[in-house]
Amino acid sequence: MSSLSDLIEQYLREQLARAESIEIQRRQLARMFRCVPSQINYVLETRFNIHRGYLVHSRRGGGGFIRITRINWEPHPDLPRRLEEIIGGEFSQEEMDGLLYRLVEAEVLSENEAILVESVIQQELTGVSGKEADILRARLLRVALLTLCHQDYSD
Amino acid sequence: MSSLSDLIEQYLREQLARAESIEIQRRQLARMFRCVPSQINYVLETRFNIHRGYLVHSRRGGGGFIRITRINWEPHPDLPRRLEEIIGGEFSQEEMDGLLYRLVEAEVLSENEAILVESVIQQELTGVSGKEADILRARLLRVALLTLCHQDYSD
DNA sequence: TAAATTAAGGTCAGAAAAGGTCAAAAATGA
DNA sequence: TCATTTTTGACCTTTTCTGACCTTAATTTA
Repeated sequence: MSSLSDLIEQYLREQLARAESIEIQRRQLARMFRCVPSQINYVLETRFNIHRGYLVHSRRGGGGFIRITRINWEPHPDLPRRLEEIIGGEFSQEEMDGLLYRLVEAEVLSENEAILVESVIQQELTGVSGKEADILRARLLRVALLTLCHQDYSD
Repeated sequence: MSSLSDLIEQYLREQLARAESIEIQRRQLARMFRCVPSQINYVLETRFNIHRGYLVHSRRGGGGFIRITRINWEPHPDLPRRLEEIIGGEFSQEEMDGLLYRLVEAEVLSENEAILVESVIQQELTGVSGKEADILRARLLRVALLTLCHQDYSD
């Protein structure tokens, strides 16, 4: 139990409990835990990804940093993970209709939002068909739903 | 955060918050921040370019100056259509950063929304590069922004 | 007035300072 | 055992910063 990754995760969570967003320096954090810098990336990838409700943003070069932002997914905490599981790499028109219907039923989306997502994606898919369309649809739907489901309570 | 470039950017933005256009002297600004003059050019190129909504005009020789002008985002009645025009068929990472920056400036998006959009799209683009990435980025960004922008009109 | 001088700003390549990627090795646990 | 997770390190990319050298415009001087 409690590998180094767990300890780093715990440390970052403590920081994030006090602020919605924190900024770290990869090198410095790595020194602090006496590990190689890429270990920090591993922790970020496995513990602070979008499924778990975190956004990671970074900048290289002098004055570089890594910013971790906690997202408020309050109403449906595991929605992002489930969406990715459900949508996967390809998604047909019928599957999308079914999913949007269910999301409206579950009151995750309003009917207007579902209609909007449908029409915007439809528009974007004009001229594309077959497997290519299914791949593109999966990507577009993921982006649309993740964007919509972000409850922005801040500011 | 806060590299020297960030500090210079911050200083100039404060000036530009009070006036639509400002004039600076490269040498004097460089002395003020204890850096080499070309550092000022770097800040102008990376932070005050056209994508971010600024125009830079300069004159050499005695009495030379650099003028930075903020281009105001006209509150266009039909933002969605406008976005489609701006984004077009391909959109680079740099262009996206600039557009998101401007949308936050114009208070069309909150900072969190911009971070979310960028992060989700970045996630979706892993493994894709070059022209293919620019095409896909344009599509994803359109869907994300149109989805967000229409949200206000529903219910 | 033409040339020389001075006073700006511009360009570009390279060094420095971050963070990123990926695959292999090591550890873990079912 | 053997599949999964963690850890490591070699190598890569991006961003910032610096300095040498270039161009342009105004001013001074012959």
